[in-house]
Amino acid sequence: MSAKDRPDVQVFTEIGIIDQLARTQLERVLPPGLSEAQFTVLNHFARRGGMESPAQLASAFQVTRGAMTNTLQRLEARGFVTVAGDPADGRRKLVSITPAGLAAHEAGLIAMRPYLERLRAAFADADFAAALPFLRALRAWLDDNR
Amino acid sequence: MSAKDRPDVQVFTEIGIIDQLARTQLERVLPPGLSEAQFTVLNHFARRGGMESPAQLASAFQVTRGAMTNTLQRLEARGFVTVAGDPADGRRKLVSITPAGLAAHEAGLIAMRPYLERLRAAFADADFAAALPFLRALRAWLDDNR
DNA sequence: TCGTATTAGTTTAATGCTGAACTATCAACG
DNA sequence: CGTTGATAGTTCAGCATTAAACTAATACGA
Repeated sequence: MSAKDRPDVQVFTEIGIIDQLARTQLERVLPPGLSEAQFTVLNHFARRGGMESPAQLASAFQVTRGAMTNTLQRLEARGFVTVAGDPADGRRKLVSITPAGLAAHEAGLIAMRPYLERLRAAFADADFAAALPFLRALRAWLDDNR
Repeated sequence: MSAKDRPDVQVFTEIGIIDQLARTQLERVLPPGLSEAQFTVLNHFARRGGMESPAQLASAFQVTRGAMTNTLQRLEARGFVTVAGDPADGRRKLVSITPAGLAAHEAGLIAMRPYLERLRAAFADADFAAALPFLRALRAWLDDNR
């Protein structure tokens, strides 16, 4: 808040608020019932395709396996992903996206397009690109130091 | 995730993960039962002093009044803040920190000091300061466009 | 003065996340 | 083999957050 805060504290404050505002806004334009967490998983499969285990997904998104179990169960209940046991390893499961999941992803992309375009009118790609190296370094440090 | 993402999407991805990692780590070093949300409110009063209404606090931290009600009820239950009706306006309440709240805040500061020092050894103040203008602009835009 | 609109705060239902406990399966080694 | 330890996934309790419905009190205009 106050200008008296040290720069690092201010950075984390801004990041926390940005994250909250962005997630809320995204979920507001997304099709009802499709959360940001769920959309993110669909987005992952929509561009990558193939199959991945819940643990791989949890690691990719930096959430606990419990959180990923929750998200995948909701996606599976809606028929957006299929979850099957891995024949090669009885402990593992393999997740893949369904046609309905691809359609939901596409609907999400379309729904968020107008907002994204307003954002891109307000900031240049170069602005975002310029901020990325520091954010990546900070994320990597936090990831290593936990 | 993938390098194919546009810079803006990558920025929001990094911000989301940074926020999650930072909050989790902070709550890990904070005294048990003291959440990041609660500590933030204590921090606000510890440096500003005085009294503020729940709505003012909710606005300052960009959360809904419902969220602030929740946080304040927990803080009051622990005796860290007092909440009294505003004599001048029957709708309002006025929140202030207690000596126990100041002590809890101080304990939190001490608990997070080692981690913060490691962070400050890894990044210069100037690195954070350089990232701030863009983050502030992004936050302001999100705030205005919701 | 009265009726309406605004503002403050609470409550509830839903989702997300962590961390810890617990089950099941695989791997390695004596 | 069989024991021991690592890995995958689930479940549960606890806290955070939003959105929406609801109560109470103030402000304001006709």
